Amino acid sequence: MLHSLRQFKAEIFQALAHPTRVAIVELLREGELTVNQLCEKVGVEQANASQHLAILRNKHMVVTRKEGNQIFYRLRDPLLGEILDKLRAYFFAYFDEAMAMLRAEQQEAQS
Amino acid sequence: MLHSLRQFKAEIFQALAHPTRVAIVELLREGELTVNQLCEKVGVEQANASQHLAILRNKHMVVTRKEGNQIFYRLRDPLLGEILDKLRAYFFAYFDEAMAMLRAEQQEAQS
DNA sequence: AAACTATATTCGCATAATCGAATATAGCAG
DNA sequence: CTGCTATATTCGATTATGCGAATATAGTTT
Repeated sequence: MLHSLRQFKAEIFQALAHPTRVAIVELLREGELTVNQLCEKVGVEQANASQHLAILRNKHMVVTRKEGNQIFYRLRDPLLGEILDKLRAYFFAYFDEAMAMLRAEQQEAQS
Repeated sequence: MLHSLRQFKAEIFQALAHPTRVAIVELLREGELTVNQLCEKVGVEQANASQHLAILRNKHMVVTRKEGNQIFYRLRDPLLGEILDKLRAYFFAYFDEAMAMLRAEQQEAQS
């Protein structure tokens, strides 16, 4: 049970462990969107968005509704969005350090 | 800014995206622990624990205190633990489905 | 200094994640 | 049925992650 819970948490975190998927979840907090709308707003190729959506879908973090030939995505539970708020607060609580961290990683990514 | 924030969130999630690291964070909510204590409680090799701790340390999610020849780890901010509570609630809100998800993944991992 | 304990780092390998390109499916319009 | 649009899946190459084993560092004890 304990292990299942930890495994579950880790998998949800893994699903959120990409800026594109964070963006998708953020956008879906406002209401449902089609794949195309998500592509535009996030600024990513259709195929790529679809792959990221598949990851969120497989974890049941988003649910879909089909209307005509398009598919609307929405967040399964607002709780998932609230987690982002927590991290937002955390980010600003340690703002300078957090920014420094991101810059440092960019540095070493280039070198 | 928006992108930095998303990048930051994704990196924190990535750092939490492993059951061992989830376990470490859970344990540190209760107070500081040495590496050895963490190894025992989590049930993992010393070198492995050290690698996971390095990941949390690099993201400044844990901080350390040296005393003699041992090092105590503690959580940087209780907010990180609260995120786990959110996911705990989420897990139980969809318990049957969540368990089914874990089982399904175990299946396909073996086959 | 030598031996011992606690912790960290490096290395090599196996597995998984990401992306763009190409292809597939499904609904709709003519 | 044909073509068109929306979405999903597969493929192949590249990069990242996780592990155990070995090695390194730092503090402690003798």
